[in-house]
Amino acid sequence: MLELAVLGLLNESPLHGYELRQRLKATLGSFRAFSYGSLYPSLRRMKVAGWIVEDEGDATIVAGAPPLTGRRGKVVYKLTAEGKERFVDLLAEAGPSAWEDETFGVHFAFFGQTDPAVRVRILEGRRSRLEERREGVASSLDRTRSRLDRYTLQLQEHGLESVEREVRWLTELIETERRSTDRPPATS
Amino acid sequence: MLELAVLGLLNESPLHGYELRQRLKATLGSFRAFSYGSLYPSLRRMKVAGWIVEDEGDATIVAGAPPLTGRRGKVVYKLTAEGKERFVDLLAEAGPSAWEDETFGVHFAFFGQTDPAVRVRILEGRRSRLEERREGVASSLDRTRSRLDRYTLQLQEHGLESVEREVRWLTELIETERRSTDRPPATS
DNA sequence: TTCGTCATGTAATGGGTTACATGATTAC
DNA sequence: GTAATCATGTAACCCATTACATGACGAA
Repeated sequence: MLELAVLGLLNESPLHGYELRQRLKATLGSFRAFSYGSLYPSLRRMKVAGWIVEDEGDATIVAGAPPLTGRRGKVVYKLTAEGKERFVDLLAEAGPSAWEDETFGVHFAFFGQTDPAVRVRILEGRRSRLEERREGVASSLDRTRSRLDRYTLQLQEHGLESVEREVRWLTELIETERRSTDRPPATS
Repeated sequence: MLELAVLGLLNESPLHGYELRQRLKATLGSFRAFSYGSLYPSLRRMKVAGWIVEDEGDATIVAGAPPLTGRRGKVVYKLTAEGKERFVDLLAEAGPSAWEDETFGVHFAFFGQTDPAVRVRILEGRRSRLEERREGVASSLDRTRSRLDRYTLQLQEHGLESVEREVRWLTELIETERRSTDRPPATS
């Protein structure tokens, strides 16, 4: 999750932790926020795994002059070849893990770098996931409507409408995807 | 979270674990689902804390006849006086914890048993929480719109609309609450 | 010189999930 | 008698959060 998001952002440009977190907020918007307490350990793990390295060239030390103390400045990370490979792999897997509530937003955010066929599969997976949920809520609502108090009812109905709204959104996106796949994008 | 939900349901009627989980699904709808792996341990903890007890009277054993083996049947729980007290306390606290994403739905589901003044505070808390988020997303969107690709933009806008929609919903609910508080409910 | 914000990191904790293991009850 | 579903529970793990600790750097 965090891992995919970090790989995705670093794939666009090298960044340091603090910056990464802000980009994360800006990219994922209202969907998810990560704290430093998860970001930094994650970066360490990814570094150990060999997917990212500290980026020299953004000269942390101009000539070794300022900090004789063990260096404490920005640590800019960039993707390694393995990291890019890993990112591509993660983007390519269009399994259920890509359309769950917590993950879908992150996958979607990197659709620009995702294969068109995979995009459609994920959108459809997400949609049928939500349709299942809608059925569950709707039928449970039908069965129990009369016994529910005002507030529980409100909650159910608002939930149902939210799900339906997202289904409509997905349907539009899927149609758009199909149109641009059938006759390839008007790049001519 | 789970705790509040369990107390709330058991406050309505005694239930056993399995039943509890289904009620949880029916009550919280699309907002949250809990697995047995969290439910049963939670029940154990609540029992140890003295908030719930196993309910005899729903005679697990008719006359001690069927299971000489260490008993393995339904375990029906009911609230103790302490449990009710705990529930009332949890319902009364109208702090930030009541209007975060994960918790709000559960609090809302038990609004029928919540003090009207507390209801309004929680609705307002939730609303201003979302308004903050809306501002954050909207301004970040204004600043970065041009640099965002198609998909990131779609995601941001859909997120923004979702937030705005929930704000409108809350505003309606708050108005309804106010109307029925100003001139007390038409129970006459 | 001190305040805000940029910047990195750790430790303790939390609140769940998945997968597994087991057994009772019901319907066919 | 066997499959489905009701029913209870544990162990291992996961993925994050909060709170804390530290320090650099620029602006007032």
